[in-house]
Order: sequence, then structure tokens, then C-alpha cells
Amino acid sequence: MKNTNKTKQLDPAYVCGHKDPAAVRELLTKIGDKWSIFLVLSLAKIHGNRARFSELERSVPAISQRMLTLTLRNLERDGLVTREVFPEVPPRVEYELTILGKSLLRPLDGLVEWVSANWEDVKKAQSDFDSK
Amino acid sequence: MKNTNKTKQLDPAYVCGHKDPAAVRELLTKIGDKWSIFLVLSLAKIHGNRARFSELERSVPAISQRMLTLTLRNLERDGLVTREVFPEVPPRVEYELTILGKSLLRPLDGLVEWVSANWEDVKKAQSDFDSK
DNA sequence: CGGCATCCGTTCCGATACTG
DNA sequence: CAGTATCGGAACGGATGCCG
Repeated sequence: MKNTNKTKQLDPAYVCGHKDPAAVRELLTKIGDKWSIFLVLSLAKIHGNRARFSELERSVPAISQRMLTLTLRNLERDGLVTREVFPEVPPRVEYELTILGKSLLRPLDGLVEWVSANWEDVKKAQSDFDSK
Repeated sequence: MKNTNKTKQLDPAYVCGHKDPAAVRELLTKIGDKWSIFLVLSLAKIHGNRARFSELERSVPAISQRMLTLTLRNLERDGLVTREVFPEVPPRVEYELTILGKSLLRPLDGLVEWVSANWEDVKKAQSDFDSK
């Protein structure tokens, strides 16, 4: 695949030396948004990895209804959670981690561990940097 | 620690069942931004984990000078990279992954692996979802 | 109960121009 | 070469109101 363009026009996926750093970024951009992590981790610790809308609203503090809906919809779109609507009054909707969603918990735990081990260092680096 | 407030007013760190999901989110928000991952992975694959500004600009396609500067500054602030200025003309500035920055590569590799193994599933879930 | 539609302030980020 | 300063559009996300 000859390329006579300037570097800035290359496809990021072919450049950074890993198979697909663009996909990694895309993933991190997704789960790095304001609420996804809280929802995934909340579902992870709930029995059956399943909860209804209002439960999630309560377990994720300060989330707005709007963002809860939007975030869950994105997670559903990515195949990380399922959404099941029960035709009752009042309506009941339950969300559950998929196999795919659960599989994400392992690499996620790696990050949780890293944060546990190194977060103080990060905070210290920040305050050192800021005091200059 | 008694708490008589409504759920929405709780500190997120105490609620989600992990030690500090807020810190995990904060990390993911950082490295989940548009360019950090590319820079960290670029430095990771370079000999000595060290490169100068213009090298990074070339290895991370389509990044603007402004965002390269800002992103590197943030990584430096978090203690993930160092910045060394050489008093020459023309000026030379080199960036290098710190120990802390390198330690992040391990959990990051977990994510890279997950993406390699599951990204097609995610894309398929997305197209399935979108076609409805 | 579990949404959706709208409004609106904030943040992000690319483009451009300028500098030691 | 490696920045900094400024501008403006786009995206994010909270608040509010309405609805089946």
C-alpha cells in the first residue's frame, strides 16, 4: 500500500505500532466518559449482574436521568449490556451485563489495580507539577 | 459515617463497591481523551521510550501542534512522562515515559488484548443495534 | 417508572497566526 | 524547533418539562 501523502493524512490505525490503537482509543473514549465506568462496575458487583433502571440511578450517585439513559443506551449498543422491558404498569426495565460486558471486567480490574497501587503517585506528581 | 442525605448527594467514591471508582474514572477520562493513548503507545514502542516533540508529532497522525503540547503537558503533570529541554538552537525537547508511565503499560496491554479479541463483537453489536 | 425533547452553559479541540 | 495565544464550531452534559 504505497503512500505518498503527508503523515498527517495517514490512517491512525496503521501508524502507532500496535494492531489498532485507534480501536483502543475508541474503547477508552467510550468507557472513559463520565458515567460508563460507574455503571459497568455497579452492575459487576450486583448479584446476577442485573438491575433495573431505578436501582442503577440510586447506585450511581449524582447521575442525571438523561445521562443514565444515554449511557445505558451506548453500553447496549456496544453489546456490553442487555436491556429488557417488562410490559407492566408501572413499567419495569432491567439491564444486565452481557458475556462481552463481563469479559471486559478482567482488563478493567487491571486498571483498578493500577489505580490502587499508583494513584497516590499520580496525585503527588500533580501537586508537585502545580506548585511550580 | 451516618448519612441522612439523598443518594444523589453521596460521594461517588464510597458508593460503587470498589475502593475508588471515581479515581478509575478519572484515569480513564484522562487516557481516554483524544490523544493520550496514541502518545503513550508511541513512546512505548520507541527505543528508550524517548522521543522529541517533532518525532511524536510525526508518529501520531493528524494531531495538531496545540493538542500535542497540551496532551504532553497533561501526561507530564500526571507523572507519566518527563520533559527535558536542551538549551540549543534550534531548541530540542525530549519526552520520555517515566517508571510510572511504563507501569501503566501492563494494564493497558490488558485492554489492547481485550480489544484485539473482542472488537469485532463490539462492531457487530453496534451495527446490529443500528439496523433497528 | 422509565423514558424523551428542549434548552443552555461548559468544555473540547482544530485552525490560524505569532514567537524565542 | 517547539512552543504560545486566540478564535469559533462542535460535542458534552445538567436542568427542566412532558408523556405512556
